[in-house]
Amino acid sequence: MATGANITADDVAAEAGVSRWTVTRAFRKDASISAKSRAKVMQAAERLGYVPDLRAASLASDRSNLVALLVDDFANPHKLVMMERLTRVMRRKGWDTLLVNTLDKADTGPALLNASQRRVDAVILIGLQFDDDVLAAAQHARRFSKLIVFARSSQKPDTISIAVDDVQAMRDIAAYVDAQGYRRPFFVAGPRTSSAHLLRKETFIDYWQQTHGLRPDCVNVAAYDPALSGAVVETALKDRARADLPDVLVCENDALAIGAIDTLRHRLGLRVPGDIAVTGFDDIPQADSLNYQLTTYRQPLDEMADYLVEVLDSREDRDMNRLFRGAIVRRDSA
Amino acid sequence: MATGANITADDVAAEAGVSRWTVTRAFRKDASISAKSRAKVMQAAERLGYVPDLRAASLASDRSNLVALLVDDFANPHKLVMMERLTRVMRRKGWDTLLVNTLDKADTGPALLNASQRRVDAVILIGLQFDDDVLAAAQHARRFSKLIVFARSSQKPDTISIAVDDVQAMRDIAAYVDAQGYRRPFFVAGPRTSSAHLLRKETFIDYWQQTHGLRPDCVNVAAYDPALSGAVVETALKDRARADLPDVLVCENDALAIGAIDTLRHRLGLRVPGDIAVTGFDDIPQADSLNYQLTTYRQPLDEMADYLVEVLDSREDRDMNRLFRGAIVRRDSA
DNA sequence: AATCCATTTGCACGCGCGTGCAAAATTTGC
DNA sequence: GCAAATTTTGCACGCGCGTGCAAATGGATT
Repeated sequence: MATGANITADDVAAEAGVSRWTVTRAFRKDASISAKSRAKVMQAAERLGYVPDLRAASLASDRSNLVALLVDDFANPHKLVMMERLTRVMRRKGWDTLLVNTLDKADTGPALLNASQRRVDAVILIGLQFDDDVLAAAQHARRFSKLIVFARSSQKPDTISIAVDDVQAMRDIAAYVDAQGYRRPFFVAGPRTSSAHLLRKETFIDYWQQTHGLRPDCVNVAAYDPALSGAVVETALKDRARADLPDVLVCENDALAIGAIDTLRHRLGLRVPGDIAVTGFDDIPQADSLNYQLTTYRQPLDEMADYLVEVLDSREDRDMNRLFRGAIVRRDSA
Repeated sequence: MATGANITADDVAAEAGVSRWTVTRAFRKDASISAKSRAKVMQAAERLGYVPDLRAASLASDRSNLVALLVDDFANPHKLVMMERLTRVMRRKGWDTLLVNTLDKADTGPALLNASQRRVDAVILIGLQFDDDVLAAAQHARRFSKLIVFARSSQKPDTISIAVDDVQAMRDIAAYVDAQGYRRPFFVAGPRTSSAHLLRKETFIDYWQQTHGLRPDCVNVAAYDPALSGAVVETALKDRARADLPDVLVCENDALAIGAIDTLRHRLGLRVPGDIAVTGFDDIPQADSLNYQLTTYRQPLDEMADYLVEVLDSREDRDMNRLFRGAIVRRDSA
């Protein structure tokens, strides 16, 4: 099954007639080694089925090239997209990914501990439950030098945030909604625990208040889960008279928007966008489906992932926060 | 930032006034150690911020408690569900997950190599591109003892398959469709490369041929991607006269089914289930949404994940293949 | 042919922890 | 209170590779 026992660099060295260090060099991209030595080594390695042991390498060099990805919010389809992009870019650049499912809110600490034990070089957070106090508590046993919050802005010190500019983005959306002539917006927000949602919600509300002098209705959903979102929206709207209904639901993200659309159509008997328009955020694959054609906002995920790798490679320690600018994706839903 | 420099077990031992080996024992569940020694050690560790180094432990013990999860098929929402279940169960049992995005078909070998370098204890395949020849070629540099194909049956030797019984499942579906009175089924299959789809498709076709003496129409989609599925279904059905249309689309999985439903409704102007019924497979979250209410088949994922952990823990080497039985989830779409 | 410079190769030591067994400490039985 | 049974503790060696520098090799120049 496994090729022989444990073939080490020493074995390959003997087979190739060179020293072990030459073997090591042959396996590094940027090492100074003659072409023919490398060829000899590679052939010997191939013959023996040698595979370098990254555990030992990491132990000796104190760099693991491993990154922990902490995820909690598996109900949001956007997570799948993010995971794909991140792992793709990172793997191309030589970074491996340790996927840690943060089971529940109290599990953030243990999850970070888990990552520490593997001596990852960095931890990337793409969930939502990471309130600042939980993080602070978890800093304790921290054995990695970089804590990166991806696709979510964070003001926490010792933390690098790579995200879209929520304020800018939400202003764009608000302006678009405004320009389309909608006048009775209704904001569907995510869990209160997450700090990003505050930014989006407040930005929208502020905009509307300044522009039209009134505060839009608002509702909170306990998770970025379409089903939950639908339930909350139904409760909020079902008893309203037709004239009291909003003319557009501005949703904090696509997961919420999709749940809302389903409820509007199938529970409340309304047409989208005929009776009520809907906007989202993220541009998940479903947003482009025939059924939803959701007007939403696309984050420049590729750029953000590229920058993430830059951060990983960098030796710097501060001021690496960065905000990106995305763009509205205009479809039929609003 | 990181707590001090590298605190090792030696440091903790000194602090606690015991030997390093007592420290080691304190951190293992099943070690023979007195309660008060453990308490002393734990307090010292806490004071110093000590976190055991799993790289070193793994190197010394030749067990990594790390499992590589190879995924390629990120367009299928079901993958998110599987990843959540697997990582949840595995983490609870002390197994960490290395997520490897198999970038494309030719990348299977390099991806396996990647896992080998981390000396994972096992590799779990939950993608679809793993044809037997690619796998065979990749066996070469194999440094892990277990290759597990999850949620897909495989006859390959040296491979452990944990999956639902496709034949049984598809017979159940066929019988259901039959019993509901549908008479002009149309099968929507996934990529030809995957071996599981053959089983489902052939089982359905065989059933229909034996029961009704005729071979249902059939179409292949190049990936488990709703958008692609929709396109293929549209091409296949758009020129048919109303009377020639099938009365039920039996889809190899939910991703295909959802794409099909969208196309039926929004391109072909048909009602689902009014004009054409649809069945899926997997019971992804969307299947339960108001919009789809998809009749589908649920795999017992939790049971399967539990068994997976059993396999990981086991020292056995053969005959660990296992088929599970799921159940039809009956909703409105058929 | 002698010299110099650039390139290539070799190596001692340490990274942090597990394994298996023997010695020491503690408990039990009477 | 003593011997035997049991639990608890200590340790030498090795897991496989990187680091940084010194020695050696090869090629180019005069």
